[in-house]
Amino acid sequence: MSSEELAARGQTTAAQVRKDLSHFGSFGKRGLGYSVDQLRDRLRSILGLDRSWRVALVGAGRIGLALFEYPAFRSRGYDWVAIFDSDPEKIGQAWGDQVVRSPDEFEKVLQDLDIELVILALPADGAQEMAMRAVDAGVRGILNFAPIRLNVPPKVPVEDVNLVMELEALSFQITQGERDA
Amino acid sequence: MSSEELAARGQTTAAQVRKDLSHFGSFGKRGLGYSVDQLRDRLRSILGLDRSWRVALVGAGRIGLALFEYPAFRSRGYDWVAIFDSDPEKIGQAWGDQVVRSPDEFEKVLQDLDIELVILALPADGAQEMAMRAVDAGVRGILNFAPIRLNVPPKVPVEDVNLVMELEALSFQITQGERDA
DNA sequence: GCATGTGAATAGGTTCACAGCC
DNA sequence: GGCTGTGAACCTATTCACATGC
Repeated sequence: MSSEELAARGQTTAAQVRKDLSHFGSFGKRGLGYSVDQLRDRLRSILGLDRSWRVALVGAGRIGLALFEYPAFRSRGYDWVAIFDSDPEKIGQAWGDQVVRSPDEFEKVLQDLDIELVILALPADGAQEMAMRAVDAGVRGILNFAPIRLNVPPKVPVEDVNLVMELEALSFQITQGERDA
Repeated sequence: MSSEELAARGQTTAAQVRKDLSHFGSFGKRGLGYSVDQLRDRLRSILGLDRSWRVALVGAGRIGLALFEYPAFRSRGYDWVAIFDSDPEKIGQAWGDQVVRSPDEFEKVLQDLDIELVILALPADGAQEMAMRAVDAGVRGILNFAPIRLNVPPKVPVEDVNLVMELEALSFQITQGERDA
């Protein structure tokens, strides 16, 4: 497959595809293009997708539930190995093969189960504390749904999903569009 | 408040704050800084947040439910005015003050209720069709949770939330970090 | 005196275009 | 002949630095 075709599929340009790939090495064959199989394998390895990841869910609310049951996570190698919630009503509940745990056990469980990723799906006021505790317990990355900017050391990557901001970005674009028209 | 202080809060630089704001006008006072109240109001207006938006939810699964019950949406002026799902079991169910509707009524309801934003929280295979139908019915913007790139006319902004990609971005950063170390 | 707003300088990222290899 | 990989050209965004106005 040529960079041209890859670009069409990825909503970008052929030159962009070639530059981006060249950043990680030389994958294609001149005159021929890229082998899809080879390219997939190389990219999976670069992206760290050729292995599974041990994930803890922090916050067993509705967003937590939706994530927990989201089949795409499991199928991509993200394995739930623990769930935490501070609500005494929820602690002890069974979620699939998991049981909701108390935050009291947080550090111990993270370490014992060798958890690498933490997904924070809890209200803003508890998020910073749990982020810090997760970092101190040795977690490698955080996916944050709480609408605050977490303060963590730079060695620990954080990805933010801010649902309100996504809607606000739409509102902005629509409002701007009206201005031009 | 000075651009310096705003920058510290927003994880950016003072020059960046001033440049960004200058793009929309001149809000500050030399020697003094910015009036927080004035700035908030002006920004809310620029971002289109000084009004409410009529939103339809497409897909009454677990992600849809989590969004529907997410209090921050309502409190920011995003009003749910319709819910759609193709599952006959779900059609007719009451969700708060709403009733889950059949996609058969989609266009009619969007138009009758003057719906401006659509949130797609359904599997990838139905998303493109519903996006097109929404656009044809006059929707102004789409928030898309389905893991596909929607093909819609450029006048209709789309924001994508791809949960798997967020996790993959973490995996990548962790894997890269290991390489440096 | 102090902090904005903005040209000028710099850095970063995208596109061009072509030599080199299949 | 066809398509990659990559310097060079270009364009956009960030940072600098200072004249301007409070």
